[in-house]
Formats: sequence, C-alpha cells, structure tokens
Amino acid sequence: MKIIIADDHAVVRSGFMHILNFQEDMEVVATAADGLEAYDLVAKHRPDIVLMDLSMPPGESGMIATSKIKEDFPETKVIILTMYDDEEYLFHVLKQGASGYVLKKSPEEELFHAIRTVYEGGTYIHPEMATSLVKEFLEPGAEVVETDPFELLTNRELEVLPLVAKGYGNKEIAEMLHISVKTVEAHKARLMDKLNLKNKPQLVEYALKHKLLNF
Amino acid sequence: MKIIIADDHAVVRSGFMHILNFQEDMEVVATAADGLEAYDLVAKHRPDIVLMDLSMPPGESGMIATSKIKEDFPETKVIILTMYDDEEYLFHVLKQGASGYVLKKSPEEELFHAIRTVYEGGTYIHPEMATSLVKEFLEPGAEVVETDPFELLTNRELEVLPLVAKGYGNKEIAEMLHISVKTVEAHKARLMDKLNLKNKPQLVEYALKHKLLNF
DNA sequence: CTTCATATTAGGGAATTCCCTATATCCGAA
DNA sequence: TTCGGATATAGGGAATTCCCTAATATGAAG
Repeated sequence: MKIIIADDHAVVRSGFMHILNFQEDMEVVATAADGLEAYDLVAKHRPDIVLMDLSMPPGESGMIATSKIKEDFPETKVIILTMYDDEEYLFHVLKQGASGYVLKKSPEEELFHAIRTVYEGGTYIHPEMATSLVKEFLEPGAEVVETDPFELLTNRELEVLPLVAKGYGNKEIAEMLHISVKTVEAHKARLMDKLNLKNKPQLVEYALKHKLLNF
Repeated sequence: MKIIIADDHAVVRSGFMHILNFQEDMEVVATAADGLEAYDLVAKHRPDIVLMDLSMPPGESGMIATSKIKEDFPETKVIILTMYDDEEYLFHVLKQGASGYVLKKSPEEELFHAIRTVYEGGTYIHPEMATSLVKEFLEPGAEVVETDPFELLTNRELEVLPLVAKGYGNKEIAEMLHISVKTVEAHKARLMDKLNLKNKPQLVEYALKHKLLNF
C-alpha cells in the first residue's frame, strides 16, 4: 500500500520511512514537512494512507490538512500520528474524517497494525484514547466535544482553575475568593471531572495549554 | 560505533534505530524512554555515542541524564537530538559536557555527520544554533541573568523543581526519583531558598519563565 | 587535614489536602 | 410548578504537606 508521511521533523520522517518500507506490504511514496505539502503530495500520488502529525510548526497543522484531504480525496485514509494524548484532538480529527489515531509513544508494531486495520476499511484508535471515545459514545456531547474551558466551566470554576494551577492551596484560594475551603474543594473536584483531569499535573498542563495562567 | 538512543516516543526511537543501523559504521545497541533508563543502559553497554532527547516526560529529562552520564562515563559522548532551538538549552548541555546538538527538523544526513564528527573527537552544533554560540563566545555572560537556574541549582534541585511546578506531590516525586519524601522536602526547601521564592505560586511562575516545564 | 557543599534521611507536630458523601438556596428554563 | 444547574457549605477520616530542627556520608577544594 502507498503511504505518505507528514511530520515537521526531517530525521523523524526518515526514521518512519525506513521502518515502514521494511514492511513488505508498505511503501512510502513521499514525505512532507507540513500540512500544505502533504495535501500537494496527496494530490500528486493518491496514496492509500497518510500518516499525519498534528502540530507541524510553523507550517499548516495536520488538523487543517486532514480536513482538506478528506474533502478532496475521500478515498485516501488519514491516520494521525502524534505525541498529544488529548481527547479533544481525537474527537476533532475523527470528525474531520481521520480513520486512525496513534500516539508516538506506541511501539512500531502498533503503527503497523493501525495502518493495516485502516487500509482494510477499519478504524484504529490507540487503546488509551479509546476509553474517552466510549465515554463520548455513551454520553454524547456530555462534556468533551467542546473542550474550550470557557464553554465547559462556570465562572467560579474559571476563577478557581488558574489559581490551583499556579500552586495556590485551597485555603489561600478560599481567602482570595471569600468562600470556604470546602467550596474550593467542590469547585476543584467538579472542574476536574468536567475536564476529565485525573490529577494536579494534568490540571496544570491543561491550564498552560489553554493559556489560563496569567503570569 | 555503538550508539544508544533516548527518546520518549517508542515509534520515533524505532525509526532512528532503523536509519542508524543502515549505516555500515553505526550500531544501535539499546534504546531508552527516559534519562534514567538511558543512564542504566550506558552503564551496561558503554556505548561510544548517546543520542539524547531533552524532554522525555514524564521521565527524567535528557539534561539531567547528560550531566550524570558525562560524570560517570566521560568516554561516552552525548549528542542532544531535540526539537527545541532555544539557546538556553544549548549553552546548558554544552556545559554539562555534551558534544553535539542536533535539531529533529534536520535531515538524517546531518545526524550522520554529527555522529561521525563527534565520534572522531569533534563537536557538532546545528548551524542555526552556532550563531548563538558565537555571540556568547564574543560577549560572555552578556545575556546570562543571575537567576539562571542552571547556574544556581544543583542537578537534583533541577530535577525536583519542574516536578513541583507541575503539581506533583512530594510523595509522587519521591517515588519518581527513588528517594524519600524527606529528601524531596529538603531539596524543595533549598531551591526555594536559593531562588528567593516564598511560596508555590512564585515557584510555578519561575519554572514557567525559565522554561523548565516539559509538557 | 580541614572545610564546605551536595545529597540524603529522619522525628515530630501542626496544618492542610484529599476523598467520599451529603445538603441547601437561588435562579432560570420548560 | 417543577426541574436542573450553579454556588455554597459541611462532616469525617486518611493521607499528605509544611515547617523546624537535626544528622551523616561523600567528594572536592584550599
């Protein structure tokens, strides 16, 4: 099967090309450094599969490219290959028409399996991400479709989140907001549940990613 | 020559291993997913070269590992292979004893060239980064501020600081670093004293400002 | 040989957080 | 009028952190 690889890191693309070309049923016909280049190469080569990174600064992102490619070349299947394990990315690219989502931390065997599965008409989602998908299936639109914090969280929660991320303790936050420690605990627990964050580091990462820390 | 690869992404490690093993004079003897594992493998294999990523969350960073490896195995040469083009990182790892700095966006030929240059006793710096080095050479210390964490803090403190900033508890940090909670407490107290930080939010702000959070 | 810094560890008590479970009021929408 | 969400608060116990004080081993520098 014909494959195109899109990743902004040249040496990483080379590495992927090598390990894929080693599989008897796989052939990398071209590689791209960003979304625009990937689109052009798909137009030219009409591959079966595109392996698409999500973030390819400063070029066009894989999310945009996936959307365009699926629109203009619906027979080409797109598998996202990224280091981001955020379910918001997963849901978004699935809606864009991607047929697979693999994390870069996975072993090469998983990548091979994903490619073959998708080539045969299936969908492959990295197991750790699949649970998010099941949740979403069971409770559509419950919380995770719109992961923009300003949509998901109440005003009070939006006040509490950055303060927690910055490292203030519950007691300090209570004093700042003139509420009780118990209330802070409750808001914190609710916002973590809404955002599907399991621990403090995930909360800090989320706050950073969504630019909620005003330092 | 014997090479060890340290990168948190398994499929990326596989790719690098493939392209390096294809070179007649290069052999990848092991791969590691973080700095601690890299150190252990260096002890075991005594490679000529280590290709080290800088950021390998949630494991130990390549910066810390580079320092330890150069200290205990001075004959092993370390080449940093990262996506970060910040000169702060470059200066630091050179001081730690790294012999090369290659960006992941470079083509594989540059990586081969870097490895061969370093193996022969030379130093290889990605051309775009070399200008920063020349500047620093011509005006030493011009841009180094007195609160450069890499100047003020010990290696252990540099390990603890980002973890605290990220929101990990002392118990979790102790488990990650295989030390006791009391030790974590002590390092934390010392580094806060050195940096004149009075509380957790100041520590978080400091870590952000100095790009110590690998998310 | 001495001194100093780093790394590590500890006791102990107070303070705080975490986690589970629960309740109440207010307000807006149906 | 009813219902659900937002906001607020609480009890209680286990776990953890904070803070102060103290100690040891090792290696490097003078």
